[in-house]
Amino acid sequence: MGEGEERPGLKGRGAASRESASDRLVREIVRGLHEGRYAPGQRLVEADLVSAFGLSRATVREALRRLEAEGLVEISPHRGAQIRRLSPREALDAILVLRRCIALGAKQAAERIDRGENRVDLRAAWDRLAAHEAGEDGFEETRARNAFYRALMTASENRELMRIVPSVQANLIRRAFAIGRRERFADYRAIAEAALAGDVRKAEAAADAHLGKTEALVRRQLEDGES
Amino acid sequence: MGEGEERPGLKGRGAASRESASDRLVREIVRGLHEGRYAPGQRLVEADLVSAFGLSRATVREALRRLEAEGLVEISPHRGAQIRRLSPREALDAILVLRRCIALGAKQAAERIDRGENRVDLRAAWDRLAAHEAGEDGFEETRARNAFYRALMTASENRELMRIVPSVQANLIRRAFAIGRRERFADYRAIAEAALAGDVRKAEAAADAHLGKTEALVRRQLEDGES
DNA sequence: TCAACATTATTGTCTGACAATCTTGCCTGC
DNA sequence: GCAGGCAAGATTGTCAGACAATAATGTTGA
Repeated sequence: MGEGEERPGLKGRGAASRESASDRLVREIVRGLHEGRYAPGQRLVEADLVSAFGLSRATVREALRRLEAEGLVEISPHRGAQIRRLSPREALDAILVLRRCIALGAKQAAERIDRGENRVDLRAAWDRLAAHEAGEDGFEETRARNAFYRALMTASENRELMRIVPSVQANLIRRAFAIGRRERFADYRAIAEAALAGDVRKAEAAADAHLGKTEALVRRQLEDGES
Repeated sequence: MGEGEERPGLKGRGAASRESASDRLVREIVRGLHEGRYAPGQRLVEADLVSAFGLSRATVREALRRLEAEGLVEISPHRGAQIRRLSPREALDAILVLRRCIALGAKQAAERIDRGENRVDLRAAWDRLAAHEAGEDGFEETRARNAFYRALMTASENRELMRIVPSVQANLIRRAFAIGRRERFADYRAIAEAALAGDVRKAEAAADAHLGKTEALVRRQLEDGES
């Protein structure tokens, strides 16, 4: 546990108490997805996970249910869990949803940027993402991007968005729908700066425009694939 | 489906043959929410549910996790589950999300109305809802309305929407944000007919307009409540 | 070849248990 | 009387092992 020590006493914010076992398993599988250790369609047999992670079946089942709730795996009765596979069309559908949700989130984030730690946290997430502009494509950039969006949704203080956006995003793991690097980062910057400046209209427009580009890209890929 | 004898069922609820025990519990609690048997903030203690429903703790825990995934209850570590309470502002946030998602869903439903059973199913759901136009407000109308929206999302064939919309809607159970009955049903009819006619633009606009009215209503309530 | 049957793999659920953690009320010392 | 702290109780997190129910697979016979 390299993390901070527990401070006994101070009540109120229990803060980051220790991670539960099922949390750990969820995190581990998500990480495995990022790193390509699990392929779409692959079955996740409870007994295997039990022996692989040294947990009880109850814990494993709970983790699987949570992964299902996040949309990462599908569970069918008596047939178990498998990594969800997204058809190109489903990916497009997910992006259509994301586009609207993130635009709304950017708008609300701009409205509420002055509350609490929103500005600080969003700026930190943006800085971390910006650090990847010079780097190369990769999981790390994807993670930083997802974290940036998550910070944006957190700043929106809209709990439904906080719940939904990550779960829709999660499905797009391992799918690279990237427009050009330069354009991409210009878009992120536009979103971040508009939100940080509290410019409601511009934040919403920037987010919508960026996801719109991605949507168009995926749509083209889809048409190419079908012809 | 020669479902001859029911095994010694407890409540003998003519439950669907393929329903798992945790499904039943989830359904039962959702029903309880509809009927006001559970109040927001109320704690759901595992042991109580175990004895009340005659299920094992494992099953109860699974049901609770699923209710959490649907956003109906909140679970905090070592403190258990409680019925989620929505502040007026959270309700508004939920409606903002719903507005965009349902508008998108209506649009896609219109696009894909000719596929499979979409038209038949949507029409059936609309007919059931329309039957409540003459009746009185109540749980049944709410259920029919939710079912109508669900059918709309199903017709959109956008799996993300199918996942998301019901879970956002679910939170608004027991909150009545109804515009006038006549206007309301006129809106539903406009959405249904546009979607059934495959009029993409009109379907999206009708859904957006309807939720826009609800949004305005809730916004007014919110401002009144705060002043 | 194909359909009916037997076998196996896996999940759904139950029982019982114990440790970890939160909550509550009591006690102490000031 | 009251803040702080300790002890008891309540509740959840996790484990182990078991069995029934169902889906997947393999086998046999017409």
